Amino acid sequence: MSATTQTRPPSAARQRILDAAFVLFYARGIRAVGIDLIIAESGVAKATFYKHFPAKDDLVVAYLDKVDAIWTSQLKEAAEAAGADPASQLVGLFDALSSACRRDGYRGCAFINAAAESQPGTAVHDRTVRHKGAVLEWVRDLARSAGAPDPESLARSLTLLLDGGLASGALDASPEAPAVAKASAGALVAAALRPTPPPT
Amino acid sequence: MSATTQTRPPSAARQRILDAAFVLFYARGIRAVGIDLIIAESGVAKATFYKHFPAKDDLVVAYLDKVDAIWTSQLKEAAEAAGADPASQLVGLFDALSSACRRDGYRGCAFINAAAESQPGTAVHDRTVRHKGAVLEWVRDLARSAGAPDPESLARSLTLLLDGGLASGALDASPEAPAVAKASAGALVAAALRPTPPPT
DNA sequence: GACCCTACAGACAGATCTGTCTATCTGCAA
DNA sequence: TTGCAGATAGACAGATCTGTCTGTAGGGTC
Repeated sequence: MSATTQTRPPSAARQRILDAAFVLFYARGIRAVGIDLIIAESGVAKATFYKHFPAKDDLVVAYLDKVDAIWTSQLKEAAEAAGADPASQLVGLFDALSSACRRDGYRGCAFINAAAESQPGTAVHDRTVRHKGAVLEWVRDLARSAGAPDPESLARSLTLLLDGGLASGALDASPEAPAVAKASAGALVAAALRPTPPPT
Repeated sequence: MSATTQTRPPSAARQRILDAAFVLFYARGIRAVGIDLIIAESGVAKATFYKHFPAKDDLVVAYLDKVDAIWTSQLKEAAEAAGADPASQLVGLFDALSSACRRDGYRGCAFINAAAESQPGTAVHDRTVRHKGAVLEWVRDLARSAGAPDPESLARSLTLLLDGGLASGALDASPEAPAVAKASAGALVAAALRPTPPPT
């Protein structure tokens, strides 16, 4: 953690392993992809693999780290593209969902999928929980900036919509789902920011 | 399909297999549970197992059939408990989500989880798609009965919320998520049924 | 009793998966 | 030159998983 600790150049081999895992784990599922396949696909020796990732789960966590970085940045980009108004950003972030669902080979949320294949208490499962918590926190901050009286609830309902879109986008693949999610988000944001909550 | 076709008594052995699979598949995931474990847990001979389920996937589909029957009836019960008004039923069905998330050992939606472990085009994956389609259709009919101008969109946004609650309930396990989902559903139903759609 | 259906018990084959280990090659720096 | 770090290649052990097969036992019915 200091300057004496060599800042290792990320090692081409390690990068190739991670790239192969990124594609294979997402496309086929974690348990369905064996170490041998990753090794073959990345053109790396087995010893090299286990040098960088002492166990398969270490690679899975690294894979989730990578997905987290990419997905988080896409969310933030989509939000910022909606302008400076936090309320608009809360709705605009759903454009990231549309893009994701449109992508070829879309197979749902990598974190929800990983959680489905792991047990609570494991490092992999913990990583998925941490990711969802971070997204929720980010949305909550946006909701607070937008002046929502109850940022927590608004953030939670929006992430619920987002997760629903991510999860079901893999199942029915109907292109209108993300648009409906965005429209619903707009309605929820408007309702939450409306000065007087409607009775009944 | 006729009276001549014997209506087989469901066979105690088959039932035990299915019961064991129901518990094990949901709790640990499909790929993580081997045939040997199911056999041991259900106290059945291997030959008996393969007589009833020629391949593991056949058991997985039967497992999903069972989950479908249970979950569908819970949804309908919750909806009917909200009274005769379709609009109330659209919101009331979210009580099934609360009950599900509260259940011990809750691990998310069995269908989303199964989809995460299967490939598009397989019988297992098709079964999950069929389930989600059936739920969507049921909600759409309710929305139509409630007089929604666009039943399809309302149904989709509600199932998005539902799926989000099911998926993320397994991750953060925060007890307020189902309540937020229900409240959001109420807001969306109210907005959809409001005679004059708000400008802006 | 003879027959048959269902189930039990468990060995077995063949594949696959994780992780270890040995041996070799290459490039760089002292 | 010598030494070392990182990589390659691939055999190997040990576990596990799916599916097949043989053999046996009980419980009905003709």
